[in-house]
Amino acid sequence: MKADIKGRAPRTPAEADLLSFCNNAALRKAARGLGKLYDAVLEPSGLKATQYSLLTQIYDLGNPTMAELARSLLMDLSAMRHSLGPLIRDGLVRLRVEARDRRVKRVALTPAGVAKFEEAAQLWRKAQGRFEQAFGAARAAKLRSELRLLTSEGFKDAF
Amino acid sequence: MKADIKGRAPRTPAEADLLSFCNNAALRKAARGLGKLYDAVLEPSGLKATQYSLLTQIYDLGNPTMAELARSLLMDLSAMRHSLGPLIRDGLVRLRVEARDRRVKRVALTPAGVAKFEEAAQLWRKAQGRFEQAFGAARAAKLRSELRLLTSEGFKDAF
DNA sequence: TTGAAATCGTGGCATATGCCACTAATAAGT
DNA sequence: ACTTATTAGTGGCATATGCCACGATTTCAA
Repeated sequence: MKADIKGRAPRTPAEADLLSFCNNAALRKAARGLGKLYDAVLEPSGLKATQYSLLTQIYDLGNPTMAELARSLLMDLSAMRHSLGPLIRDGLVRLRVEARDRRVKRVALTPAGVAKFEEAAQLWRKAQGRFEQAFGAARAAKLRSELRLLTSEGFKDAF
Repeated sequence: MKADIKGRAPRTPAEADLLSFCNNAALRKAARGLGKLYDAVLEPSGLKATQYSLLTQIYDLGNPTMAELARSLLMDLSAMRHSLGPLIRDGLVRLRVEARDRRVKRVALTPAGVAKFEEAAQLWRKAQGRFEQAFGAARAAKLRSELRLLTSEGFKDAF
């Protein structure tokens, strides 16, 4: 465990765990971990949690343009497009050029997409429930609130 | 803005923003957003925040095996190996087979890797400082503490 | 009206991350 | 010692995400 053959001296307790102080690393690590848990619960639907999030946001926004969808997810337009790929390929999502401005494409769920979304939503509720159970509902709400602040324009500007 | 041409009816306030209730989606979104901020600050070093995290953890653990490193980051062994690729290619990290157990490979920073780590650490401190400034130091510590809980074995079991 | 500027989406390339199948090597059990 | 786990890493494939250059369109301005 403490190997360190030919390596640096072992960390002293005081300087131990440098990375645990990094807000960014902590966030990513938590996201990786929680992602796996949600993914496992959603698995029967064949959707990854990220894909479920995409479907949810499309459903929620109604009929967003690609740019609107990307902005709402704080995601790069190109990245979002790439992620949409598998969903389009599998017939869950469809793109339509807007007639009045042919630069624009609107994203919509297909009927199959709506069905898959509703199927996955059941599983999502289960995962979400387990989270609230394990972490505490109020505590979870507080956490989401803090995270929401991190993604706000105001925070970005203050940073 | 409210387009919704041929789309679903607009969300009522009550059901608005479905996704903001998803703990997992909130976490990923925040991670994306914060990642971009840290990345921007680290940019002069040529390292992404994720790569800086990897170097930090290698430095911190001293001379970990690949499996130890992956476990400590709650990361898939294979994923970590892939991420190590660019760092190895750029001569910052090196792998060595362990003589006593030739299945094992130990990960170590090269001298160039140590130098790059120290260079990036300066920038990281700047980013971290900005975060603490914008978010509040105590609040940040609390957030990290909550995130740490999420990544604990106990939470995974309770989930 | 016509050419510059801004907007939207696409494609290519690169890293981040995960899963699975497979090989190598060591540890356990009989 | 042999057979059977178990453990460590590798490689391939797939999705997640981002950046940049580019092409299509629309808007603005001279």
